[in-house]
Amino acid sequence: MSGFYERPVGVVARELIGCVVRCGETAGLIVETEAYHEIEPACHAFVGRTARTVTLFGPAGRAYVYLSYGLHTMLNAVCEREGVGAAVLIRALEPLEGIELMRARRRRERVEELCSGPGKLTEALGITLADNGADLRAGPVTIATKGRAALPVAASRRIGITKAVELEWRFAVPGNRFVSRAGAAPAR
DNA sequence: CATGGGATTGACT
DNA sequence: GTCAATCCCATGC
Repeated sequence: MSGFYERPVGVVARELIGCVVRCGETAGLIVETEAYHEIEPACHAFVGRTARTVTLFGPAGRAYVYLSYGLHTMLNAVCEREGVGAAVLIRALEPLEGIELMRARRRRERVEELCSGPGKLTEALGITLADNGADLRAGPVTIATKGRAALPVAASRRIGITKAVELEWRFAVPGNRFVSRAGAAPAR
């Protein structure tokens, strides 16, 4: 069998919707993802293999974790065959377990504010740069890819990037209140 | 070695 | 709506 993550990154991004991310006592259901691939300039791997991107070119099923804006940690799942730089960014979760711990880490009470963004969910789950390169089937951060929830999925443009903005490589559950920027006007 | 730009968030006008 | 925080790392001199 070919691994779940060794398939085209867009397929994996769509199928990760409804899977459960777990880290320690905290867990959440994936409701929003984005796909990135070395062939397009929004992807960190576009520049080739560097100190930062070695994980992206490594074996599928690993976590690619990096720091954004010097503040926020981003969780990605490395995809496609080894040597191809591609990954799925996990952008939002519906909190399932460890919600009080998430509240303490996030210093927020409303459950909609715990994991409704890529930087928020890593803080809520306690994911750090030390998790970069870890195997997502072994932990400490894991993603359960079997028995995922069957949820509706809509594709749209990726958020917060300045290159390759026309690609509709963002996948989200329509109308879900835990999706990032859920309060903002829908894209048109 | 110095510089500048982010796959964001939260606070503020 | 605007904007600062904050730091890794890619790039260029």
